Amino acid sequence: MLQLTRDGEYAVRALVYLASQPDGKISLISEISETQEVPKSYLSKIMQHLVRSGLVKSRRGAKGGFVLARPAHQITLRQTIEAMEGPIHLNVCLIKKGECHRDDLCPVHPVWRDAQSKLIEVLDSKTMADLVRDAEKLQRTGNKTEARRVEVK
Amino acid sequence: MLQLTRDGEYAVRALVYLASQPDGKISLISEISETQEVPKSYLSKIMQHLVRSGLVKSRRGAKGGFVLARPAHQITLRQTIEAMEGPIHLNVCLIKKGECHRDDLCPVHPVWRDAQSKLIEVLDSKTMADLVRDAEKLQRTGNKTEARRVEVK
DNA sequence: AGCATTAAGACTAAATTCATCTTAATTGTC
DNA sequence: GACAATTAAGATGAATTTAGTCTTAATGCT
Repeated sequence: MLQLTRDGEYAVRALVYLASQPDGKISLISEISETQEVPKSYLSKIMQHLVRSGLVKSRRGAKGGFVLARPAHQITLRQTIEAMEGPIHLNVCLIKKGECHRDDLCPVHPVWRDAQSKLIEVLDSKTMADLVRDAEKLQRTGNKTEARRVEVK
Repeated sequence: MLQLTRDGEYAVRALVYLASQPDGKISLISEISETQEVPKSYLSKIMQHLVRSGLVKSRRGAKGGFVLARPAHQITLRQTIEAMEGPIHLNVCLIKKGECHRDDLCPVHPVWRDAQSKLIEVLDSKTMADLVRDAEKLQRTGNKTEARRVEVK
């Protein structure tokens, strides 16, 4: 299906949370789980994955926890999603040259390539730092929807 | 996963094939299956689905088969894909207002909305008639890539 | 009547999704 | 050094989706 998995969604939530914390602050699984509404033991596996893919650093033992592995403005939405789901390919024919041997004659292939690059462009253009800033803005305007915000004020 | 299912891919192949046939020509499952490289009995289920969603008309019995239900330029890629997979929602939070109660405070939501509308725009802009024309062009240039075709002509 | 063909849907195997649970390993603190 | 807190690792499992096959019924031509 053309839909993000829970893995991807939860990873984004976790990273946005980490990015919103003061510099150097270590966050716990339970803390992220509660604020971001992600099942705790599921989140644990996701964090593991994010550590292995180099977006997050963990420390074991008492006073352990998780921190971003690099500044929030150097982590994009795309990187986060691909850390969980692997490279984005909107259709199997885009996985690699030759994956689909109808490639050269298939008129649909270029359309998928176009769609995919537009999607990726959007996901590349948002960093965790951007998202934290956006979240703060949303909070200041007090839970109004975008549309209403425009009309009312 | 952010990936088209086989259902969607095969439906597109079938419709492109039907669109490429002379006006009024009735096509058989076996014919579509062989030229488009789709398992025959699987294709049968897909055609059923396309009939029910109104993109294709079928006739039973001897001399029966399938025809487009309307002109090829009135069937878009998006319609074809949504006929098989249902409405496109890149993330569950886009299914409907209120699906995700974090909506108003979630900074990621607008990004998904943006990405989705760009994807849909691409899929809306290609009709089966366009694709048949593109396929003919590809065949004339003898398996060259798009990029090269642009240079040459 | 008989044959060709689609319609409908039951059935299945494999993969993916979305988790939970248990146990081991690690580390700071007392 | 013992202990408590915490993450790491991975086994396990239920539900759903995916991808496909197969069978039987219905239909329409000849």
